[in-house]
Amino acid sequence: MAIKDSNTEKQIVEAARHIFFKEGRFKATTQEIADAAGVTRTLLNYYFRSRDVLFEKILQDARENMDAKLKTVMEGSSSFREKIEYFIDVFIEQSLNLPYIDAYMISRMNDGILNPDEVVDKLATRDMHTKVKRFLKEIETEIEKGTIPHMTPLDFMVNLSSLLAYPGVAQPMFKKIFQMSDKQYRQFLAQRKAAILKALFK
Amino acid sequence: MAIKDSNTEKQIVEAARHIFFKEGRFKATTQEIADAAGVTRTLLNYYFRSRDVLFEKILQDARENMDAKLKTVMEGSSSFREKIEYFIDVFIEQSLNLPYIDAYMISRMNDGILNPDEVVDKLATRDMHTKVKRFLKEIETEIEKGTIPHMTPLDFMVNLSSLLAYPGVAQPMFKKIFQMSDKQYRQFLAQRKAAILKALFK
DNA sequence: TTGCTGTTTGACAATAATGTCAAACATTGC
DNA sequence: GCAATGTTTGACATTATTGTCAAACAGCAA
Repeated sequence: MAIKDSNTEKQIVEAARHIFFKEGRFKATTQEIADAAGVTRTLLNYYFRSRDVLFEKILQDARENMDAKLKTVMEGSSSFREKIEYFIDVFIEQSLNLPYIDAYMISRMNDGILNPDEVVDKLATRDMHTKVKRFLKEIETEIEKGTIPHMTPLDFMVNLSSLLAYPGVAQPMFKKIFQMSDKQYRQFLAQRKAAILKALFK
Repeated sequence: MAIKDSNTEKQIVEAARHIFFKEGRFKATTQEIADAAGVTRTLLNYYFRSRDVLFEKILQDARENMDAKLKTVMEGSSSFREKIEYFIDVFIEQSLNLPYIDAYMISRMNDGILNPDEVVDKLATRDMHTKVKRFLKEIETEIEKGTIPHMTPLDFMVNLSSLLAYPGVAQPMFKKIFQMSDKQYRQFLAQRKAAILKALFK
């Protein structure tokens, strides 16, 4: 059999990942992706059945990558605060590396192309619900201990998510409002950890 | 001349507003909008030149509405904390009334249909930049006073925006994760004010 | 060389959505 | 009634994009 000597497939994946999740151009056509990869459009259909399948692959890769990073520490025996700090670190890193992943999920959920169930299934691990419940319990304990302000565990979790995700999601807007360059905004994101912690803990 | 006795135009606007910003189905076709309004598709083009123009109108209405509400108090002489509280109130009300407006801006920014400049121009008032600067100054004063945690004014502003906008933007996701009905989520949003304040102030 | 398998190409078909247009219709003023 | 103006309709043209397919091509094995 003829060996696949050229790395066409990888070139396509890389180009797509870059365009979609680094540049945030979700509407990019298969033609644009093919051009960026330096191949003909038909090859996208040859290696992946459709545009959607290509997406799936990239998305799954990103999710698995993040999952792996989080799993180790989240289930470890470190303190609540340590866990949150690590969580923030991982999330900020993701925001810097693939800034538009979250924005994509949001967009697609609202487009109706993916319904929320599918989105959640895609970005969540199987046993998400039990994990969420366990996490909410932990938060409750912390509130009793007095390390975080008194509020419902749900509010705390939503606050945490918001503080982490929105600066990435609304990146283009903030850049314009604050008249920041790409580089400046990345620096801004990179230093947010302290401000996030101050918003979360007493 | 024949008087426009039927309110076709209004019906279209209402249907579009509902589908786009209450249901969040941004991809809805002109046909769907026409159906919802109970008119033929061609009438969308008759009353508004194109689908985009229709969007513009609705978006502008929403913006002007919110602007009006904010302007009065923001420029008044109330305290910083009072201003923020009012800001939160208005924003939450908007989240309940037209929950998908922000998600739309985000989506469209990233779709590349609107570039960030246009988006910001659309949702911002003319003199936004001076207002932003004035607001950042106010934040700085508050930090010196010690009413809010020590961080850059930018961080504070981004925290504020995130805590307000993200729960609306990511609404479909949160509903699924927390297994909440529409009504339950609305109730959750309605009670968030205290939790937001606790995250912002010392 | 010949044949096999995987790869690449260009042309084509299918689909989905938007916007246009001429003609039909309705309402009002005269 | 009948012009005149605004409204509504259905058919059509246009455009953009995706996916398919048969044929050409390249490398390896016998």
